[in-house]
Amino acid sequence: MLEKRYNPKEVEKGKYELWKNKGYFKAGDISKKPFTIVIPPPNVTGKLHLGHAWDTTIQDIIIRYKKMQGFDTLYLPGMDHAGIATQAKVMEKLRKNGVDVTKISREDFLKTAWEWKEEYANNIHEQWKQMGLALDYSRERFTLDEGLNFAVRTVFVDLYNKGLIYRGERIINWDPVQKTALSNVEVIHQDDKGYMYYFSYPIVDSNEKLIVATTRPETMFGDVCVVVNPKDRRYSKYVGMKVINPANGDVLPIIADEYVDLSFGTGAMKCTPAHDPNDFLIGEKYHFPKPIIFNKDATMNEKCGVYQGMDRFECREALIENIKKDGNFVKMEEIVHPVGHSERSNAVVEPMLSKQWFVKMRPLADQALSNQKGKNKVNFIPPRFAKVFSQWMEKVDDWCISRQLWWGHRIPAYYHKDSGDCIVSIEPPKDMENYIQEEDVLDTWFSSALWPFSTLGWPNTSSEDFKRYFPTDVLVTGYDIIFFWVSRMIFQSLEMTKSIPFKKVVIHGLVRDEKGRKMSKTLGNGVDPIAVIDTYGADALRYFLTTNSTPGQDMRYIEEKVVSSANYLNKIWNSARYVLSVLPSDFNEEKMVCLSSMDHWIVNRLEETIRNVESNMEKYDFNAASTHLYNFVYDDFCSQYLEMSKVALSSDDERKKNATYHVLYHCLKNIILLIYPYTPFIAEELYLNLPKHLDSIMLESYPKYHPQLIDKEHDEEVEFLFDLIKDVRNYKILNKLAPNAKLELSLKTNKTLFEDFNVYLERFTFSKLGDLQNKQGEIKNYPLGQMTIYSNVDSGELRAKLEKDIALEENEIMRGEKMLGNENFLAKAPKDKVELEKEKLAKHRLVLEELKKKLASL
RNA sequence: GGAUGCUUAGCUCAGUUGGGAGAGCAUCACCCUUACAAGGUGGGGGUCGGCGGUUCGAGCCCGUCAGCAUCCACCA
Repeated sequence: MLEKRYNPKEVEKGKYELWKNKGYFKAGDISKKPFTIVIPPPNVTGKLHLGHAWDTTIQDIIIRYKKMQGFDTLYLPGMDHAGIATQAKVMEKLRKNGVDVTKISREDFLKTAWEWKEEYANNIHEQWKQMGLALDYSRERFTLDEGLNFAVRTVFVDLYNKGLIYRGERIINWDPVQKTALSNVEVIHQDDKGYMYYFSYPIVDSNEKLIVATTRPETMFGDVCVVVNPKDRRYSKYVGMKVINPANGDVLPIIADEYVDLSFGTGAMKCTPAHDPNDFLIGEKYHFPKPIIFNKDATMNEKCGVYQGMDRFECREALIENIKKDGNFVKMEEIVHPVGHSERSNAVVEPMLSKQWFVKMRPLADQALSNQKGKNKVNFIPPRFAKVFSQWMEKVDDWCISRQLWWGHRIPAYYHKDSGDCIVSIEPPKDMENYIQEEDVLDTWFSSALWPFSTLGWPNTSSEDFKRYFPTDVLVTGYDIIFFWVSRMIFQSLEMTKSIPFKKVVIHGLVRDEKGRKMSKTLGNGVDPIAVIDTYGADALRYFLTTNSTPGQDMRYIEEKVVSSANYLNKIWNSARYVLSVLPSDFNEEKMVCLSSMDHWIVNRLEETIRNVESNMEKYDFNAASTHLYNFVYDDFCSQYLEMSKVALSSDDERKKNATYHVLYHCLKNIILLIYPYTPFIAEELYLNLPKHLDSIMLESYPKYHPQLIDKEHDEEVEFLFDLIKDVRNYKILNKLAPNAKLELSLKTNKTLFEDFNVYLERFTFSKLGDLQNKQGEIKNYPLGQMTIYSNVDSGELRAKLEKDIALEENEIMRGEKMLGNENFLAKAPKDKVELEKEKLAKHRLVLEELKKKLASL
């Protein structure tokens, strides 16, 4: 017997272990068609947040749904080593433990990092368990494990040999806190307040000056020239002359290049080739040297004279003061301009010339773009995200993949100790004693990019898993990592496996707080999914997360909605409790026979619901799918059929009762099965309480639409009955009568109503049917007939009510007449529509007549 | 400077080929009716951001304007 109230803690207890131990999460039934989702591997840096909960719940719903549809589903788990983020956290931990991290060896650091990984992996496993994810743990992977490392080396060497990976000196984004290079997507541009400084540069052999503007005066130590536009009449006379750099007295040539924008700043631009990407190009073009002026921590280096050792921003201030003293300061203006920050450390990123490893993107991007135009493209859901992807691919720069870190895949390049020659190979050279391996590791996303195939055994293309489960079917992820991850998986997969990595990408948004703000540590507005589960249960959280937004749209976390999700589950719980309590102890599920009109009606509604749920599940529109089920559960099943069933069950007719048992059971079972992918715990609990069941709901099939079960012959009469009941209830409330007040009714209809129609009507209106021809009453009209409610309400109120109804009817008639009086409408609208409007108009006219008669008789 | 999304009830949001706008929460009235008071029954509340267009008919399609949000972008 079920408890009176749904208790998620009790319901969820032990179920996950059971599923897992029984092997229900394991893929490998080769008699079925495979269906694969790989989890986006979470970072081993901390706890999972609501965004993960949302993401994985969508995946789990799809997996559980597909499994019930008879697929051999593989939901592959794994985690990401998250290079920079994890290294920072491990370093911090070491520092807290009193370790001098500047002296620690690579090996010692890595040992601590692996311990960290174990600890956090455990946390994540616990969270996956609480969320109820149907993950096949026998196939779990880690981006830094042996097999994935082999895949990474294989890809690296292959791309290198094809000329798609190269080592070169270019301007990269330098994070002076983490002391590593970053890729472009790891730099966040935000609008910061700053200043535009104007300095005068004295012209050599002249009394004139050139005024140059800059936002970063400290880079003046790296300047090699001043550039003006050749079309700029203000400055053309100076081209070829020289100026004095007010920062250090260097003599710099004035050159002309089209790049300079006449209208920006003063039209004269200082050029720092080692610390600005555009200046770098000019430096290359005119063969200037490219002096680097920063140390790795963004302090000033030996090229900066007295400023050596100063932090870049201190140097800026000091330098400005000195320029002021020298009389070369012109002015400064406050401006707001985009400044690059490191995604991880938030430090202001310094563009810096550096020797790094790069992936040559153009050929790979073009391949991905042309693939999107073909038949085997990756389908984005919603489709607009395909555009986001292709626009990025169209203008992507080369990808800087080397990182000056320890935690990651070490680049498989080896330098000869004497000659310096570089060998790139999967395995180290045989005479390794003569070589030194590249110190740098790869960008974390380099290994993540291989995830859909490296986890399935690639590069061993004859691996059973790779052959069977690749390409994967669906990838679910947030729009915020399309560039980081989705796009890179696509081009790497196309290049390495000659196939797309997944057929579909289901994109969702971000979870925000109730005010619509992004959840962040600094705001302290993050919500811990485990805390939510603790209070409301995993099912309520899962249901909330997947039924409160449209695909691709952001969502707000609103606790009341989690509460109402839990209330909905309680509703289902209680409806189950009712059904199970009325079923006879020897109930045995058989074919539904001898159905009453009422029984047919609910079965019809259920079939429609199944059809709608199915079609929306196929579109990954979980909000729409669940809304259909919700309406069925509340309005059709609980509010109507379940109440009505009490009539049949209280009769003496065994045939009627038996039909009702079967229909109740049929509906309940289908509700449980339909909602199961969303809320597996409660569904399993209720399922196991059914009189007849398999060992687990996970072994069941998902309900299918069976049009042959539909019989709508008496649906209209059933709806008629509901209308009558509703109107009597409404009448009582309007007339301040108690809900159970006894009234007398009469009913006129020219249709033979289904058996027990009057019994239902009397019972649910607490009223008595009779012939009230000689009494005064309120008349109500319906398509199938007319009801009169005997009334002793005073005539004033009745008159007001009638007048209101008349106004409403007149309004309807006006609308109809206007529409039908429009010749264009008659000519162009579909015939059905015109007929419908004609019928409606006739009906309203009839009703109006009745109402007027009634009013006159008062 | 490009691109995208959003603007619908007091709040948070749905609205699937264009044919009289819905949910949750809130609110009002009545009810502890034997599945559920974290409930039930019934009600109130919306010129669907503004303007213009297409159409017999527009929340939905087109144009335009405004506001909000996000992403991309090297303007010193």
